[in-house]
Amino acid sequence: MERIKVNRRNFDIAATLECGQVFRYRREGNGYFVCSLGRRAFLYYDGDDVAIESDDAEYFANYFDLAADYGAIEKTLSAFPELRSAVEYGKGIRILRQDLFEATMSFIVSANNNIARIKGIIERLCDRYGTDKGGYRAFPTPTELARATVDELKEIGLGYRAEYIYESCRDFARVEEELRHADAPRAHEILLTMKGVGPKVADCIVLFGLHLTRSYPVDTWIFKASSTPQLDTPAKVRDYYLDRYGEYAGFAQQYIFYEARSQAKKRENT
DNA sequence: AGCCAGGCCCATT
DNA sequence: AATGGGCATGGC
Repeated sequence: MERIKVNRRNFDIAATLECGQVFRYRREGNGYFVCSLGRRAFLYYDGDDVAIESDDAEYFANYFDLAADYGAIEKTLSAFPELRSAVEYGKGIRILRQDLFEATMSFIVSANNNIARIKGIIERLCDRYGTDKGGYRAFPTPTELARATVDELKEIGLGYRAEYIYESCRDFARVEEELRHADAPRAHEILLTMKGVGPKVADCIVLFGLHLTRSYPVDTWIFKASSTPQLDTPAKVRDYYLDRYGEYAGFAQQYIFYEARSQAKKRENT
């Protein structure tokens, strides 16, 4: 077992994991378990630090984007008046460097779906098709997932997305290599050729699976938070903010999403 | 009970 | 290129 420690100043564990970018995490005891591909880490606060325990410290140092200076990113974003409150609210969020295949499948599942249910579906995908790592299961590889029939996928709860997963899983090899060398606009364009991937899901895959931050996923929350009489379609919101935030767009979007969704949940509980 | 969820597909225009 | 209806499932 290896342990990394980083100062907690720029790493809020709960915000990072619960901001909707990732689905394979579970709160337990004084921390969180996180799975990525076939690896698992346990995160908790230890004094002024975040401790990350795993059997592959190097992998998770990259996964949690520890080389990046999120203090500087937040400072840059805070120069935009409309972002100040969201950045303050979501301070310590980090954009994870997730696996491309896992992110692709996960965000196809996410379309017109809610996070609680997405988590359950992905967990069942892993339980059923991923290899046993002793105590947890890896996210299935494309080959493993290709063993699933459409009917089995429906049993897991995928509904009409079962066909999308079935096809895109088989289609992944066609696009993988080019995706890994593409810039954000090109990657977005390639992803749109996959079944079940539209503009929003493509942006999520670009951002979370390729870590290309010139990306601006517009879902219902973002649209509700930022549509105006001028910006009256998701495409217009996307274009406007991609231009405005440039390579910081993906970060900006994540803070806005987290704040908008958290506030809505809070209102429900009162 | 009914609305909604990190939207997309496809037919129509 | 743009628009709109239809859509499995289950959380809340």
